[in-house]
Amino acid sequence: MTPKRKEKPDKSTEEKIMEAARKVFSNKGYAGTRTRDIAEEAGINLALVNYYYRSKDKLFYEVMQEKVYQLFGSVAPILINPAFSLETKIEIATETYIDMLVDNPDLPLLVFNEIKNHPNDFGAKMQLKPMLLQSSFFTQIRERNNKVDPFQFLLSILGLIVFPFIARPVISGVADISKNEFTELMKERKKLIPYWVKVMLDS
Amino acid sequence: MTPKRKEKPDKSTEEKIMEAARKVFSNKGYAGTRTRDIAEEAGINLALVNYYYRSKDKLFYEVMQEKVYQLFGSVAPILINPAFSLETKIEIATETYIDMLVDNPDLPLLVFNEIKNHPNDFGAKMQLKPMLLQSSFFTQIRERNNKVDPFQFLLSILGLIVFPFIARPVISGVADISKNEFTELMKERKKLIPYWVKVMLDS
DNA sequence: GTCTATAGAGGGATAGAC
DNA sequence: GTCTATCCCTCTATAGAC
Repeated sequence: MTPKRKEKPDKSTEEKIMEAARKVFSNKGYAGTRTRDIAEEAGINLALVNYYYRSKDKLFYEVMQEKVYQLFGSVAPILINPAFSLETKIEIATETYIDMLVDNPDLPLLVFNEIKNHPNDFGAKMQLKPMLLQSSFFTQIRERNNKVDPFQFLLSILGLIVFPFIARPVISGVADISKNEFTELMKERKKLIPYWVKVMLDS
Repeated sequence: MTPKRKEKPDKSTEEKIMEAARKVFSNKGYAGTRTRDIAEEAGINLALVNYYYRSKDKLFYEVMQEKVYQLFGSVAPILINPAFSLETKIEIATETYIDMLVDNPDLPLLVFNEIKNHPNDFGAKMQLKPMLLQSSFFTQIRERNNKVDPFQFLLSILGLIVFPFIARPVISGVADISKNEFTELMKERKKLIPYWVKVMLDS
């Protein structure tokens, strides 16, 4: 209760704006967000948004850099790491990804939608195709199943993991499944998906 | 080449606006669309949009009614129909759904995103949960596999089918896969997915 | 750094002529 | 039914006081 001396100051205004921006952009997307919403959410004055981040565009761009990395950067290193066996990769990636998505359920819908709306801004010019084809992940898949294009397995694994989070607004709205029930279902999938992927690979 | 007498007239203005609205809303979403975009796309005057559809909101609502039905209404009847065996259901539903999505690749991202943004407008108050639980689809799944919640299988089947279309902007942008290549991958999935679902069910 | 006030553009909607 | 012109509110961004 007593004020502490020389306590570290409140979060800086800059950081307050950034946090508010993350939240509001995630909820409403770029076009649906007003800088006023961000200022209000941050509890600061509208003019400060432009003082710290020159424009709505620039602020959005910074937020999206983070979000894109969060969505793709957390799993790619696991799949690419040659030290892991294929099964280990799938188990760790599934667990890591679902845990992250339970904490950030709006992330996939935001990122996929905004990449569609601003294809030139976040389409990160990195040529993924050659990297993928040469990755240990694809090599391991080919060794285990040479009948199916490895890219089909990648799409399927991601679909099994990510799709429920994209459909979540429908799942809770239409099938009235509570937030907790949804989380439980997703946790259950951490065991189901690696198992299913194995039988798919061996089929 | 010679003009035909009494040929049926051009599409009505009302229909031209509706078609333009479908296109522009699908591309840019509700918040990103300007009524001016729709008028221009339709090749008509801005004022006519409001003349025929009292407001942007009303026009959007009409478009979304269609889109929601298109996304959910085309497959649900197949899965619920007790006349089909489980395997037949999965085969027909997969084929039907992928064919429809190849023709309407933006549909899932639009619908999931706008339902998230307007949860009270399209959350169609129909209580899906009890309908699902009693459906022949769920019953058949339970008969075949009593170890896993049938809802997990439904989520997985939909994920396998729908996710690639949601990720498509990333797939073409980052992995530079052409439109034709993408379509070919999806056609291949019409055979892969039913097969995979069977081994998942029997695992 | 933070505020108030406002410029200036954009966009939904309508009045009114034809 | 269709057009032009315009109203009017909202929103981004900035000027300028403190």
